[in-house]
Formats: sequence, C-alpha cells, structure tokens
Amino acid sequence: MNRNSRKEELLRAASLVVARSGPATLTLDAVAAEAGVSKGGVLYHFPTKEGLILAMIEGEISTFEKLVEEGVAADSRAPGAFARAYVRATVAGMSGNGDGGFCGVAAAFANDEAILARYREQTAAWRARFLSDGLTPGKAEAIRIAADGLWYAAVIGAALPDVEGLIAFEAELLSLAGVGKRKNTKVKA
Amino acid sequence: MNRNSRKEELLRAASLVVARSGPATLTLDAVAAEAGVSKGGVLYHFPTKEGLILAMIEGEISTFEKLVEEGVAADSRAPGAFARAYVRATVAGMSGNGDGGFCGVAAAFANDEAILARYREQTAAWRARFLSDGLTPGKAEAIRIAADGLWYAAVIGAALPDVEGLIAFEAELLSLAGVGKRKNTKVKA
DNA sequence: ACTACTATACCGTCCAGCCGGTATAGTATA
DNA sequence: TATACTATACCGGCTGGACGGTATAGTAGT
Repeated sequence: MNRNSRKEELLRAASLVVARSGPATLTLDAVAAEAGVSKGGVLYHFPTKEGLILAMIEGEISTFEKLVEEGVAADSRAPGAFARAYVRATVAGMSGNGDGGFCGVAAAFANDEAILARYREQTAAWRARFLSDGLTPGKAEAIRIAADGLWYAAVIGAALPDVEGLIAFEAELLSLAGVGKRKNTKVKA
Repeated sequence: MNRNSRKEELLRAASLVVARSGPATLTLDAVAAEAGVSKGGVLYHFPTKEGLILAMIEGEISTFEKLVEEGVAADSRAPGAFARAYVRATVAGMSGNGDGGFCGVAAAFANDEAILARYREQTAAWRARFLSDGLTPGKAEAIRIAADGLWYAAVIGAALPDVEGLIAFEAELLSLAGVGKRKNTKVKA
C-alpha cells in the first residue's frame, strides 16, 4: 500500500480510538488493531507516539483552517467575516462527522502536555485574528470562546445542544458577529 | 492531623499536580510527594486513584454550585438570573485562583472516561437549568457554552483573554443574559 | 488500644520503543 | 531472462520502566 495513504489510515484509526474510547486508551497497539496493522507497522510510519499525536493535531488544524478560509472567501463583508467563518466551520465540523476533529488535541492533553504547544500557538494566532476582525474585544472573545467551547464540550462529552439548539446557537453567535451576507452557499446543507 | 483536613490537603495537592504538569502526570506518587506524605498515606485516605479523582470532581462541582447559588440569590430578577450567576461564577473562578477548579475533570478525562459520568450528568443538569431560565434557547446555549469554554480553554492552555478582555467577555455574556440589577455585591472585587 | 499515618518492599500489568526477520516489488547487470 | 541486490513496508516477540495497588511492620499522638 502507498505510504501516504497508509499514514492517513493510521491517523484516522487513532482518531477513531480516541473518539470511541477516550484519549486514555490511545495506545500503539490499539491504533494497530484498529487499522488492521501490526504495532511494528505503526512504528514504521510514526517512530514515536508523540509523532503520531503531533501529526493528528497538524491534520486537524489544517482541515479546520481550510474550512475557515473558504468561509472567509465566501463572506468577505468587512467586520466579523473571520468570526462568522470560524463559527460556521466549527458548527459544520460538529454536525458533520461523528469523531469531531479534535482527537489529536485530546490525545495530546491526556498523554503529554508538551505536545500541546503546537495547538496553543495556533489558538493564539486565531485569537489575534479575531481581535483584528473589526469587532469589539468583548464580542471577539465571546464568539471565539463559545465556538471553541462547543468543540471542547463535544470531546469531553459534556451536554450539547440538540439539533435545533445547535442552529439557534450558531445563529446567536452569527448575529453577535454581525450577519454578513454570504456570496454563495458552498457549505452543504 | 485531622482526617478531613488531610483529605482536603491531598485533593489540593492532586489539583496542583494537574495544574502544574498536566493530567498525564497525576500519579499516586506525585500526589504523595506534593502533599509531603507517603504513598501509603494517600492510599489510606483514597483506596483507589479513581476514588481520588471522583472526590476532586465532587469538590469542584459543589464549590462552583455554591458560588452560582449565591449569585442567583443576589440577583433574582426573573429572566436570565441563573445564566448571569453562572457567568459570574465562572469568571470569578477564573481570575481567583491559579489552578482554576477543573483539575479533577481534566484528570478524569485523561485517566479514565468512566469517571467523567458524574461530571456529564452535572452538565446535563446545568443545561436544563439554563433552558428554563427564561432566555431563548440560542442565548441559553451560547452563554452556557461560552462560559464553559472559558474553563476548558484555561485548563487546556489555549489562548485566553487578557484582563480587560475578560471583563469585556463577561460583560458581553451578561448583556446577552439581560443585565439584571444585583441586590448586593457579595462577590469581592 | 486506637487512629493516622510512615517506610519499604513487592507484584502484576500495561505499554513505548527496539530489533531481528520477512515478503514483495523494483532495479541493475550479465 | 535469469540472478543478485536493494528499498520499502510490515510482522511480532521482547525488554525495561512506570504505575496502581498490596502487604507488612513499625511509630507518634491521644
């Protein structure tokens, strides 16, 4: 099998393990079993567990970032465009796939604080972007933290809004960000 | 030393370990060392690690709940009173002590999903309370998740608002909840 | 004598990482 | 086109350390 496709398969398997059984159960053996590969095979592609988790985080960040940038492009009405895209990307990532998209961060948190550095600097960058989005600081922080809070709640298993609640939640944050008209409707459903 | 005061000392030590070095480093040995007690001493009070973490969570919940109830009592103007108290309690718990007050939940998350059940049912209860607070569902969910998000961000080490940002964040959520006049000002500073 | 520990030794399990080996595919050479 | 060699991808057993928990013997205060 192709090198990169196998790597991505392993990353997906790792996320699945975290999503299904919690970050404490993310062992190399579990990933191997989930992917139908031996432990040696996992270590061939990711020489250390830290490397595996780091790759998970990197993938999650870039996936999310891509979604956000698409949203910004589709809605560039001046103030709050980034905030709106961020909210939409978060909510979309929530209802979309079951595993969320946060398993790498969860795994890092549970396994080794040091690995979180990458995620932490990313949140700082997003915060800066929020603060220069033309909103008041209060709105910027509130929207960012509410959106992130939804992620965190999903990962930890805290109570989540039901379907209508989620829609209302999104609408509330969008109205806080000033409802920019969207150029088109790329995001499905 | 008194039984209960020692127990609380151990709980504080455990929280400190989590806050300082992350939930992955919460071992019985680490707690013992932090509290200046032998490992046997820790196991005397908490026969299992699970019991220790559960006690941490229980303490955190009851501390927070007490803060909220005080806030509700001080501000019982009809709609949004609970939401306002919840927000105030969250922000107060943030700026107050360094360790936050979330270490037990973090430890449970990192160590064993099963222990989180207690916290999960609590969040469901809080959610129900939010939804019957006289606000629109969107506002209720947004405020709750934003407040929780602040906790989560602090624990995971994600970017946080600076001091003025935190004040603005709180004001924003309070205004979403409808700024109830407070009967008195029990909460310091 | 009972409570609340200390100190130390130990057991069993789990797990990351290592290592020797293998199967397969491709390439060079003759 | 047969042989020799190499790289890639993976297998699976092993080891060493960490950690939860047990056990035991002893001690200081009350």
